[in-house]
Amino acid sequence: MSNQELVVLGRNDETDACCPGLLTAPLDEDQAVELAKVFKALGDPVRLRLLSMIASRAGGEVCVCDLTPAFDLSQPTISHHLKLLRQAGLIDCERRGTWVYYWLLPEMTDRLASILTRPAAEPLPDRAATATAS
Amino acid sequence: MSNQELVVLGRNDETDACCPGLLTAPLDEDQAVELAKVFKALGDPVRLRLLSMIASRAGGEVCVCDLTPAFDLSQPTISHHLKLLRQAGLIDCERRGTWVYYWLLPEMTDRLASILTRPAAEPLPDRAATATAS
DNA sequence: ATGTTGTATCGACGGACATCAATGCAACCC
DNA sequence: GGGTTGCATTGATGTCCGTCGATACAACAT
Repeated sequence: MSNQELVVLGRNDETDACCPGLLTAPLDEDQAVELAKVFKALGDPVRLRLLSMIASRAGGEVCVCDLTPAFDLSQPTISHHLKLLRQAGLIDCERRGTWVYYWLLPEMTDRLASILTRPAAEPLPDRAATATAS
Repeated sequence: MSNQELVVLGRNDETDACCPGLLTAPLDEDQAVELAKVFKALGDPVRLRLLSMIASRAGGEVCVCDLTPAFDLSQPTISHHLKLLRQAGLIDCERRGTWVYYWLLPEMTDRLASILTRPAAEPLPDRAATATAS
């Protein structure tokens, strides 16, 4: 059911370490290709809402039967979007009896957040702070 | 030069406040549409590398003439990608004499990072305690 | 076994997107 | 002025992607 997910998650603590992240050093092409796949998965309103519904669920899991009726889209379309989110490593799922449940993989969102976070204590001598007097 | 950028940046501290963010409450459709535009802009390896090169630049600015030769792509293509990043509110630019300089708008990346950050100290009673269904 | 319900996959179609060559425009230099 | 360089825009083209109906598959009910 799931065998070709992206390998952008931790594990390879050598190629990109844990937190150099996009804003501090020029991304090499391989890293850019992998990262772009994840961001592309987030680049659709339906998938963003799906992810949000899954992530904000109290129990941590959502049944597909609760997701599908929230959209004006066909059931195959929702299934397609869930598949893309899963291939991006953002969620995972499990069949339990008749129903299939999805949950968030917080490792990926954590990784994206840290990638987008600039180093806190940068000297930052440039233009941005030129007008502040206090 | 720049007049139709997205309005996802702060400013409207009422519609979505400052930090509810994607993982805690179901995104409504309008928010999802706006957010998806930004993530879509990040969903391309070339644009990710461009953004990374711009953001990690010491002086805070990069001349287009330094960006274009770093890719095996035509000059119009690079210009096109820079335009998309700018329309997403991730960067801005200014012409200075013969050359055009681009710089990062950290408000947007900061916003994305906070949106992807889950609340640190959530009680997280999760699945074990929710067995009282019917 | 047969039927029913929940979910995934397939094939097709229309629109969106990445890319290019050609061209336009702005700023410099002679 | 005319020529040159840096960058943006235009128009065209091939590919990708979101969507659907039809269908297949899995689990349960009878």
